[in-house]
This record gives sequence, C-alpha cells and structure tokens, in this order.
Amino acid sequence: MTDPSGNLPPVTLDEVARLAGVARSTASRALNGGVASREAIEAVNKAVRQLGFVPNQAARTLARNRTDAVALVIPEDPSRIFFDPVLAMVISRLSVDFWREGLQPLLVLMDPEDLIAKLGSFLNAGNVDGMVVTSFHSNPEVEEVIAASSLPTVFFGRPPRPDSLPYVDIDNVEGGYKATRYLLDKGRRRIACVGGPAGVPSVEDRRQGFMRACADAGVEPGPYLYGSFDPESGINAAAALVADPRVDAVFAQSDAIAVGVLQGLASAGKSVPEDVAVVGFDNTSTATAVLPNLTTVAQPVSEMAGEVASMLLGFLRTRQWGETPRILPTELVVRDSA
Amino acid sequence: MTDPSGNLPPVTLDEVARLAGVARSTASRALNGGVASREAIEAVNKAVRQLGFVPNQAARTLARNRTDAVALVIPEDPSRIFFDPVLAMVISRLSVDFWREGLQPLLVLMDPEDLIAKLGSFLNAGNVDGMVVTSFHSNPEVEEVIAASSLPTVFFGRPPRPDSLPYVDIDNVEGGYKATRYLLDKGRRRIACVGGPAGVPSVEDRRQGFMRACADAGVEPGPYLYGSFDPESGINAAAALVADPRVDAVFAQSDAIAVGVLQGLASAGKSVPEDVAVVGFDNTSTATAVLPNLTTVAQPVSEMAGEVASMLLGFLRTRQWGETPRILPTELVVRDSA
DNA sequence: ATGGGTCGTGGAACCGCTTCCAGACAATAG
DNA sequence: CTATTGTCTGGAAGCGGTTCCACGACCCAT
Repeated sequence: MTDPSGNLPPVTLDEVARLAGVARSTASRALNGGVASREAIEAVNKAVRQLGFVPNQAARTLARNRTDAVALVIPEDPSRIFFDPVLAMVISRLSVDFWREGLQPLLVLMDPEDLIAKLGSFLNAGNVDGMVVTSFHSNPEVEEVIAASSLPTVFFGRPPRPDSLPYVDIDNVEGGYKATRYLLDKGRRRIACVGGPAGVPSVEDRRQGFMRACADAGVEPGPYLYGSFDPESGINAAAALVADPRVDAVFAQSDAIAVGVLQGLASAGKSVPEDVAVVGFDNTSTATAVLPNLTTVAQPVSEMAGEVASMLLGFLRTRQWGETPRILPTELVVRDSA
Repeated sequence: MTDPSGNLPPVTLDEVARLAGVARSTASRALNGGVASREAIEAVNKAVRQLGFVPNQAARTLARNRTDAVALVIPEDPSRIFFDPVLAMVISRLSVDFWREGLQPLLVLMDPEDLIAKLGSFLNAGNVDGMVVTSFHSNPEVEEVIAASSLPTVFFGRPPRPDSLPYVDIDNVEGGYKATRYLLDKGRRRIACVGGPAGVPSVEDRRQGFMRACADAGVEPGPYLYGSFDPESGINAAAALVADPRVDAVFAQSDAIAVGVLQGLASAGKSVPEDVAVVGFDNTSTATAVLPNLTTVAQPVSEMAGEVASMLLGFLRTRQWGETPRILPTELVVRDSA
C-alpha cells in the first residue's frame, strides 16, 4: 500500500515509467491528464500504486512555475493573538478550505522584527502563489513589502489603503449602529462606547455607527474611549465610566473588552444589566463563558474566511478578480447582558 | 532596494553571476559560504543587492534535497479547536520559533477525511524536513500514516504509543495531584472530578493524580465523570453532581470544562467557592475571563512548544535526538474559585 | 496509391539552484 | 628551478519533474 521500503529512497517518476514500460514524458502526461492512450494510463497508474509514487513537490514547482501553496500572513504580535478567538477561527477556516482545494497554507506568523526582515525575501522566493493577509492592525512597513511583492493577495478586513485591493469585511458601521440602536430601544439614554486602537478602520467604522445611531435617536452620545482589544482596556474603561452615574449602557467593540467592562462594573458594585447594560462585538466563545452571558454583535467570521479563500482561489484559477470588496452583514445576538 | 521591475521576471542566480563577472557556481559559493575570494564575494553581494535577487526556494530544495520547512500537524477536528486556547498558543509559539530559525511552518489542519486522504501523500512529497504533531486525541489511522512517513517527528503531548518517540509533555499525574491536594488542604472532603475523553493519556494521568491525592489523604474520591474538553461537558457534569449535596469541590480537567461547571453550579443555585470549590486545568485566558476567576493548574504551554521546536531543530541539525521525553512541571495558580 | 489529418509517443530541453570535478594559478617547500 | 601544496575558479552534471517538438502509426477522404 504505502512505500514498503522503510526509509530512504524516494520513488521517482523515472522508476514509474520504467516499470510501466513507457517514457518519463508519457508517464507524466498519463498522470496529469495530458494526451495518453488508455493502456498507457492504466500501466502508469498500476506502477504508481505498486511503487507508492508521490510526485516531488519541489520539482513540480520548479517545472510548472507554480507552488500550489499560499501564505497566511498574520501581521500581529504573536503574543497578542491568544486574546483573539476570531483569528483562530479565520486561520482554521482558511486552512481547511485551502487544503480542500489542494493548496498548502503556510503560516506566516512571527515576531514583528522578523516579519519586516524576512517577509520580503519569503514572498519573492517563489514560495507561494498568493496570500491572504489579516489586516486588523495596520503596519506601514509590512504594507509596503506586501505591495512590493505583487503577489495575488486578499485581505481579511479592509486594508488601510483599500486601493481597490480585494478584501472581505463586515459592515462595521452597521454593526455599531445595531448595537447602539438596540440599547436605545431598550430605553438606555447615556451610552458609552469603548473602542479598539484609534485609526484602525473597523474601530472608526463602529464608532461611526455608534454616533449615527445616537444622532438618529436624538440622543447625545456618551463618552467614547479608545483602548485595545483586550480585557484590560475594558477594566480601565469601566473604572473611568462609573465616575459618571448617568451612564446606563456600554457598547464594547469586542467581546474581550466587554468581559473587562463586566469585571470592572462588578468590582464597582454595578449590576449588569440592571444598572448598566453591556453589548459586545464578535460573538466569540467568551460571550457565553461569562456571566451574565453577553449580548453581542456577531460577525460571520467563518463565512468571511470562506469568502477570502474562494476569492483567492478564483483568482489563481481564472487570473481575474470577482466582485470585490465583499461585505457581509452582522447580526445582533441577544443574551443577558443587555 | 527591492526589485524595481514592477512585476514579472524574477531575478536568477545566472544574472547575478553575469553582473558580478563570475560563474554561476562561484556566485552560489559566494552566497552560501563556500570557498570564494574576498573580491568574488563582494562583487556577488553587490550584484545581489543591485538586482534584488532572492534565491528560488523550489530550486534550492531540489538541489539540496532539503526543504527548510516543517509541518505542524493538528489531527483534530478543526471545528473543535476554537475551544482550545492551548492549541492557539502552541501553534503560535512553534510558528515564531521555526521562523526565527529559518524554517517555514506548514499548517496541516484540515477536515478529518481530508487528513487521512492527503496526509500520506503530503508527507511523502518532500514538502517538509520534519513535523510536529499535537497528540491530544488519538487517531489510529493518522498515527499509521505518520509512522509510515519516517519523517523526523516530535509530539506535543505524549503520543498514544510512546515507542520511545520524541515528545514533550507535562507531568499530568502531578498536575492532577496538586489540584486535588489543594482542595483537600482547604478542607474539602468530597471532591468530584470531570475529565476529558476516556483513554486519552493526559486524562488518565490526571485521573491517577486525583485518585492518588485522595488516597494519600485517606479520603474517598468523589464521583469521576468522563466528558470532552468543552464547556458543555462541564454543564452536564454540574447538573449531575448537584444531585449529591455532599460534593463540596470539583476538579475539572480543563478550564473550558470548569467554565461549564461554574455555569451549571450557578444555575443550580450553588455559590462558588462557598458551596462548591472549583479547580480548572490549563490556565488559559478564560480562567480570568470568568467570575469567579478560576483557580487552575497551569501548564507551561509556551515553554513546552519551545522545547518541541528546539528538539526538532536539534535533530534536523545534528541528526540525533537529545534527551527525550522532556517532562515539564505544572504549577497551581490560586484565584477565587477555590 | 497518395496526401492530409489525429493520436500517442519518446527524446530532449528546461525550470534555477547546488555541488562535484578538474584545471589554473600562486605560494611554499625541496 | 622543479615539485608540491593549496586556493580559487568555471564547466558540467545533477535534483525530479513538465512541456515542446518531431516523428511514426493509423485512419480517412481523395
């Protein structure tokens, strides 16, 4: 079944051809669907099975000038990504989809200094046919290298300079709007918002949605705080917010932040949702791991990743981009915190 | 700086050699530290810079019979891994370490059916020089393929058949013992234990530690329940356990389970830690995302992954294994739940 | 019979790099 | 001054596939 020769000598196409009684070129054609007689194909297939032949990928790459591999570029500080179940989901889905389509995913996740030092060479060494880049945080230097590589690229999340670059994203404005609107509909009148880092596109969009919902309701928006996408930011924010007793709701721009807010409110003696209602964003597993379970805006992360994969695949096959960008809708998941 | 030619023609070593006024072989030697005159090296380096040359990886692989890539094999159902922050950490650390050492990590994470269908070919196609396998769950078919590949392999976690295969793990017996002992020291007298799937090595070891601690204290162990490593198992377990009012502590074999237990106890009206103390395992970020914050057994996951990477690297360089297995200690992190 | 297709095939070139080998040359030893 | 060593070099032969090309066999319509 598998190669019985315990260890060393890998089978080559030459040996297959010899056993099948044909030329190497014929064997190659037989295997790759080129012109070949029925008998040739059968003989070759039999030989392949008998010898446990597997074509050498490097040789193939060299000859075809195509790697059948793609890079998953995660330009984040690796120590940060544990807080981000979204990222885990993205990676997982991309990996599964690419494998299914016969592409090997290379995980480009390294120390930031390594990244700027190595990414350029890596991309230009013909290691991959294309890449997907998660662009939650911007990083000019990395952007630069990516742009210079001229490899087919799809971004997960709107890239900082969306020069009609292909990307998939949710409608963050809508998401922010929905969350805020829900709180307003529940009668909350002074809503604070805790965001991620200033300047990040999704953060600004969610903020815009927040503002717009308040404006539409004729309510003055409560305090808006920038932070980062982790529980600490939430704790800090909560500490600041309780100073204003009129604040009766918080829209946290990620579940991680919301968790921190919850903790901060708890230690300040505020009860959720009675005193303060809290809405998160992302609908990650922590939303249900926390008490009270979090009302949150769900992103269809897996579908998004699926779209990303199919966009890149489509381009690699047809050499042209389909509809881009692709914007997917969000959905408010109501639980106990608001 | 980088290749100015916007797009297509990649620079080859031939062009570098021509520009430097030497033969291709000399250029190769100059770049790879072979014998070469000072002038030759300088001329080549200059040409390289000028042209933005990056050696083609496939050609290198073919010529050297070495890929400088390793596989990260995750034989788990991809939909499951989101519950597992440990896995995210492992992947991240491995990725960072391998990149730092000049090895490209290939993420082998796909649908189970795809895995058994494709893993064999992948491993035998000369895609990688070695691999690391996370072996939380056993899977005979995958085991088989891995064994047949005869690639250098390190396991994260004791593999089902540790035929002196290289692996890194924690002392799970000790971990289980510590958790249980702590509860006993706190005066708890009827301690239940909620484990992962029966038959998994780590689960059985933790169970053994649990049993032994009880025995050492002369206390009869409370109910032992198998489940899986997710919050649902914890909820179910809690539901079952509250039937016995004497149960005053639960040792959950993962934080995810513990979170479920916490919820289950809460909805049964039990307070933690007053009525029932809870100890988790893993010390993942959910341990602090939940209220009360979880007392839990910490595994040095990142260090473990680091060990794994260095073991594989060591073998690839020296062609022999160092000390194996490597067993790292656990540590009890005391918080609020017990 | 003869000319013009297909179809299938083997040989050879090629992808871009590394490495073996033999030769050129200079420096040192005899 | 030759013999011996040593350093550096270019040419050529790989690595293991794919693909171009020319050629022979075959079938059909002329």
